[in-house]
Amino acid sequence: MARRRTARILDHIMTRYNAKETEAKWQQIWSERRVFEVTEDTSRPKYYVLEMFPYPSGRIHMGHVRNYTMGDVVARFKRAQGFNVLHPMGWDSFGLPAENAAFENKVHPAKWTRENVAVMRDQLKSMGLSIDWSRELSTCEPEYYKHEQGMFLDFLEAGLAYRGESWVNWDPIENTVLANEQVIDGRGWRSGAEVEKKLLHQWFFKITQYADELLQGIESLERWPDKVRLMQTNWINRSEGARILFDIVGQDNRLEVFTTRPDTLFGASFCALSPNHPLAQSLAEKDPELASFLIECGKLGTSESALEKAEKQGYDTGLKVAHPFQDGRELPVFVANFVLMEYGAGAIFGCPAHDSRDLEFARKYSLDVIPVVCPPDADPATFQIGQEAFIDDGTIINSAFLDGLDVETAIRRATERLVEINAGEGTVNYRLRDWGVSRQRYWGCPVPVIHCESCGIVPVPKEDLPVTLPEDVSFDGPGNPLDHHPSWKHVDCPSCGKAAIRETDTFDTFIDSSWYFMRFCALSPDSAFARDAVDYWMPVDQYIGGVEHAVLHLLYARFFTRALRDCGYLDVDEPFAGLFTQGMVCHETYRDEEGGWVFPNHVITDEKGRKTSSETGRPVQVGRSEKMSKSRRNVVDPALLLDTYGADAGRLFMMSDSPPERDLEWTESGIEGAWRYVNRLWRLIAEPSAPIADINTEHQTSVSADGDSMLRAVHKTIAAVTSDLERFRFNRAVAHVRELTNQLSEYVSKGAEHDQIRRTVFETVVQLIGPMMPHIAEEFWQMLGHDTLLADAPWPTVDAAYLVDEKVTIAVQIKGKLRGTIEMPRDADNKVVEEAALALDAVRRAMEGEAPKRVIVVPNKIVNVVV
RNA sequence: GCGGGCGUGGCGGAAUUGGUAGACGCGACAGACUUAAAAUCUGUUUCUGGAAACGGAGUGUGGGUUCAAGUCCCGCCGCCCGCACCA
Repeated sequence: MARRRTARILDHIMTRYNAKETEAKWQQIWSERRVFEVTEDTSRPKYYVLEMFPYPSGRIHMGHVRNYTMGDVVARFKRAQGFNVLHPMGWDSFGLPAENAAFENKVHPAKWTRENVAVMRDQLKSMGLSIDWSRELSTCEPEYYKHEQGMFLDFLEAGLAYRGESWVNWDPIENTVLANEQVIDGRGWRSGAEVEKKLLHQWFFKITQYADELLQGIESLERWPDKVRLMQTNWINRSEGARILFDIVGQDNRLEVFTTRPDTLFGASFCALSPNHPLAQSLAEKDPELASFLIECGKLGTSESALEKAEKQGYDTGLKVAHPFQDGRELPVFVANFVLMEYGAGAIFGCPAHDSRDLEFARKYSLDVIPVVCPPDADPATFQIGQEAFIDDGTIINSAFLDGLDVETAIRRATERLVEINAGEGTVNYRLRDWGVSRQRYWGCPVPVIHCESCGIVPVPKEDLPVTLPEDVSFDGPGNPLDHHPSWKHVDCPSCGKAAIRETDTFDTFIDSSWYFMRFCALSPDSAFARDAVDYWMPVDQYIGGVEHAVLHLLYARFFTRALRDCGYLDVDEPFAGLFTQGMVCHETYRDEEGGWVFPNHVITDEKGRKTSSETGRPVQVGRSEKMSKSRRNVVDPALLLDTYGADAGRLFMMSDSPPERDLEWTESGIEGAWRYVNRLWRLIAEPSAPIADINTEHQTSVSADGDSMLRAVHKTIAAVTSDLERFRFNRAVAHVRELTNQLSEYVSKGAEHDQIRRTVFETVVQLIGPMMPHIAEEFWQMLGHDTLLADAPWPTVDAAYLVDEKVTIAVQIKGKLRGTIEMPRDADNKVVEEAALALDAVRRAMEGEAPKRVIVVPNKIVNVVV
């Protein structure tokens, strides 16, 4: 008895697949045989798959697992389809978190970063990704960023980089610039100090010079999500309008405003300046009340959303400007908190009747609301503005020479008149601003320039690159450690030799990520990249990453590629031919009675479904599922997943269920389901209950009906999975393979005469699931007698003869309601189908003897009877 | 505020793009195996009336177009994301 039980348990253990062992085995074989290392091979079509490289924050998170699994599925699939696939990996390793870690844990950013990279590299390797690790790069290493400094010098020479000024959020206690996200309710996140706006000298890239090209390029990006293309279009936001110059009453000065609606100029009732406008600033010097108003405005921060959500506030400067079209009419000049300095001229004219913000402002300060555009269905004599501004097209009224025109014509006519009277001109304005690249931080690429009192700004000579970061820095004090360093910034001027100061700003890390994909093409030591390698691999055929990068990173990289092109580095316009943006990974949230967040792996569920915390023993409430985040503690560590279930099961779950562009709900039962499938396949294939034909057996010429329907299922599945993978429908691809597995389960024990088909089905299942679960698939491939790698095997081909069935099921409806189905030969005559449908019992019953009014027959699909 | 997206069983989601709503998975229930449990296997599972046969309703909501609407059009409701120094 006892022995039998032991035997059974042993037997059971044997049938559980040992993922850890198998995965390590194949990872080692792939690595030893350098399977995924590639060279430029012009005899084969190339395919460049790239996932957005990670910031080395410490350990990989589920978002990484999802992102890199998707990329790997594509890479392996394309590889099987015969492409020469480049699939590299690197580290976006400069950035603020390393400095925060330095501040909090007293670790040097370099040490912290490099240790994180080492951990995460191991973690990614244990996922079994088909990456060419010989091309690994890390942006914080001088051999990477020295080329970036070279590019900057070339940009400087080409006039694409310049020194300018911009407003920033300034924390007066930390002496540092704050990101918008670090400003919480107008205060610095760490110091709690009220944030000020400050005008800083900064380095800029002239992205606006490429505004039109970037805009037009969007049209060519056919394999980008429409959503992202729209977001970029809106970001650039090209708008045609007019520059208007208002004479300031009693001064020799003019006030420039930008407007898209010069047609509404007769409806103007005020002008408004941005609080950051130079005129507002100079007026404030003599007007303390205005000065304090400007400071109030400064507390709003620099983000557009904050400005537009805030209640409209203004300050009447007492200045008046003359209306350009109406002699003697004067408009008051306000400073208003909703006017952006960065957009247009930093000043507007307000037409309350036809702009909702202007209307809110006018109501508050009792300014005139003069309608000048009359809606098509309103009476011009009585039309008044109520709660809402009228912003649509209509007929111009109350506007002298513009009366009776439509909006479009009136805009043109008004602009012409402005030119005639020398008070303005038509102009194109972009919302897109030049890219400010200076950061007052330590952990970034140093800007390679020197400030000399006699020579001004002097570029560091190229032969002196890289300008490296000093290692001995302290993060205790406020401000930029580079600035505080005792010796680093003091250098001799390369031009005149006198004592000079290094630039202590470092680059925005978006620069690092604007060209890493070119560096992957060839890690040449002497140049940023080998030209012929870039010519071969670029553009990236499939780029995959989070939608949060839809605008900034992707727009900057598109700009940077063009800037490099114009500096003679390469001959590419668009860096990313195809883009896929994946959704986030979410998880339920848990809180105890006191509102404290509880980690999912600390939640215990008893048999009655009650949940308690394993740490405190207190009951836990289940909250809604949200994006995994450390602050809510609703995270599951991928390390645990890889350790418990292995990479294959984890990868499979990542690809199942949720469509890749949508958020994925991480559940324990979901990953268990994937693990069950792994074991089910193992039992089916590794321990088949009936024989499988030898690998060299000829294909059978005649097969039974069972075999025929099995083969039909096989080929339909190949066709479906292939098209699903092409279109990023991973969840459907998985469903199709599982469906085939279900059919296989029924078929698997059929007699020995089925051994040939059994081999075909097994091999197909293994090949189709291979991109998702590469390790176990490779193991099966070997078991099935192959002495070559599945990773090198071609994708299975479809025999079209099996795709078309000779019988079809046709739905029969009465007035659109399903009453039954009929089996008919494919492409049967409509008359025959109609008769068969009307002969159906359910149809006759429903018709109650009446004759059909009309019968619609859609071949091979549906019959709809209208009564 | 501006811009964008989403809404289908108890849950994640499918639906050949206007043609049988609910594939596949999770969960639940029942059965087989087991002393028992786990694992595995076999069923059932949109709701609702009915013993069944067979009906009725149903894709956030209200209208519309059509022989036919989850899918197209118009209006609401709800949720989510982005907005320039987080990467």
